Amino acid sequence: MSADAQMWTRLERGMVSDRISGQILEVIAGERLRPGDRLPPERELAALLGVSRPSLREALRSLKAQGHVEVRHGSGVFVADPATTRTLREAMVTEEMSLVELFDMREVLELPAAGWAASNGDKDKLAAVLRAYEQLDAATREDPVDWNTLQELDAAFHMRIVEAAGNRFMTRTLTVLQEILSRGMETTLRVPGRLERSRDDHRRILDAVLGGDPAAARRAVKTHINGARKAAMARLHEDQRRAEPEQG
Amino acid sequence: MSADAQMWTRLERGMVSDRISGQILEVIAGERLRPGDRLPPERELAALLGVSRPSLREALRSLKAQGHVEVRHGSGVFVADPATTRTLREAMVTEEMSLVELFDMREVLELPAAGWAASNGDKDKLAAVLRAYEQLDAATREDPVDWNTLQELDAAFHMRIVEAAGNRFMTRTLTVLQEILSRGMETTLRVPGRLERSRDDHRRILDAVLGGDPAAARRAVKTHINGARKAAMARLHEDQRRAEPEQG
DNA sequence: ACTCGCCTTTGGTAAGACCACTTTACCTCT
DNA sequence: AGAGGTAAAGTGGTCTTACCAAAGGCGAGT
Repeated sequence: MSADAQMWTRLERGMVSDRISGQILEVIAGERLRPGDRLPPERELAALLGVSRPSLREALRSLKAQGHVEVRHGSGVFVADPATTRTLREAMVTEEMSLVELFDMREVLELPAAGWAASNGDKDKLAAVLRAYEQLDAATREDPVDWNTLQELDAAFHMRIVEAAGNRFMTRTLTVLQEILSRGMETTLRVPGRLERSRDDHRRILDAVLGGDPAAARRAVKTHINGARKAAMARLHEDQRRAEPEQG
Repeated sequence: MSADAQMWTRLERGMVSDRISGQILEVIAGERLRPGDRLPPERELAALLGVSRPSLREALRSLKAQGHVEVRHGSGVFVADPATTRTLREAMVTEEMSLVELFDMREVLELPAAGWAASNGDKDKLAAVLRAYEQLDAATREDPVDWNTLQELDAAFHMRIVEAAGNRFMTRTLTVLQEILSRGMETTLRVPGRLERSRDDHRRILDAVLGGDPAAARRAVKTHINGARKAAMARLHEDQRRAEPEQG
């Protein structure tokens, strides 16, 4: 074993501990370890990779500093929770978050965003909001409705408002949220009556934001999100009913 | 300990190698080492800090992963080019705007979070909130106040409340936000009078959350965040004044 | 004066031992 | 039978020692 290690050192010019970092990540991927799962003990892992424990520990330090793993004294080494890393597999979290939680967050975030946009939005940003609205509205009236495009334009309209709010952290957060929602489910605009309701909502939101009325903007957004929430729930229940009969 | 070193070493406690990371940065600051300068040899540094070489090397790995130092085989350890580190430092001192944005987001997020925790928090989560409070309160009354620990416990208390709110997206978002805030600036609890105000705020928040009063919880959190915001602004302006004369 | 090569310095790795914290299982006491 | 404490096993944390590998300096040879 010592000979093997020496050979590696000779062939690989770089530092072994750097190579190990990568190999540990490979182990995580290979074993399908999810955030929170425990890695093999240090001694075992060192033997598995054919390196000494100090070297392995240096690699673990590096991974820890990069937020990939979490080390708990007396307990073990764990794949870090993506809440703190977010470099590792973002997709996993998405499916675990319930629709209720996501819509709650939409409300928490988009209400103040609309309010800020109405009160502080600068001219250029508000112009972008208007353009987005016009595109969305036009797409709504197409005859064979393209649902994918519609969903994109819908999301774009909301994002333009958020951007007009002028808070970069808000923008970033809602971008992620929108992404999760759109990835997690199809558009809810197909729910009967939803398309028309949504169109009216968007109009009210636009007027309030461009008119510089924060309170009205918040009200309009709240109405809109609650409508979308109900539609999403309706679709979800429908899906579940369709899936139910297949249970033994 | 210099302000720079403190900024990096926060959150690191318990493990010797983490403590060492901070001490190494202290050495860099104390010796007025500039980017490109060489640190003392590993053996010497280990002896200086009273630790073994493996432990020292683990600390160096961590610093290397964070881009603070550069290690050259056979040559030495060097202070890294600040290309990667400068961004954080700038983000801290400049851009008052971003600080405003971050505190706005804290308010947007933590108010509903506290409300949800008060109305929906389950028993275990609320117990965790209480434990976090007790630790924080105890640390507040230590005689030689450990500011790093205090900030950690402060952040932990807030996070326990957020977790009690039971919204995973909220938890994740606030984790990131806390991280940015704590990395970007030192604790503001050192601002005169802030420590006592903060202690009272936390007590009110705790009572409201455990008492199941969402409205009171939101009010208490709002008061607290606005106090923290003012303290942060005060510190920021102070830093800028201090940094000004050193130009030239 | 230049060049080659050895020796010193400095980082890189290994092995083994022991310490400190966590968890679990078991045992005792109630 | 349940609750509590306690001991043991498992796992990370650290130290010591020794040796390997790369870089750089310095002297000997040309």
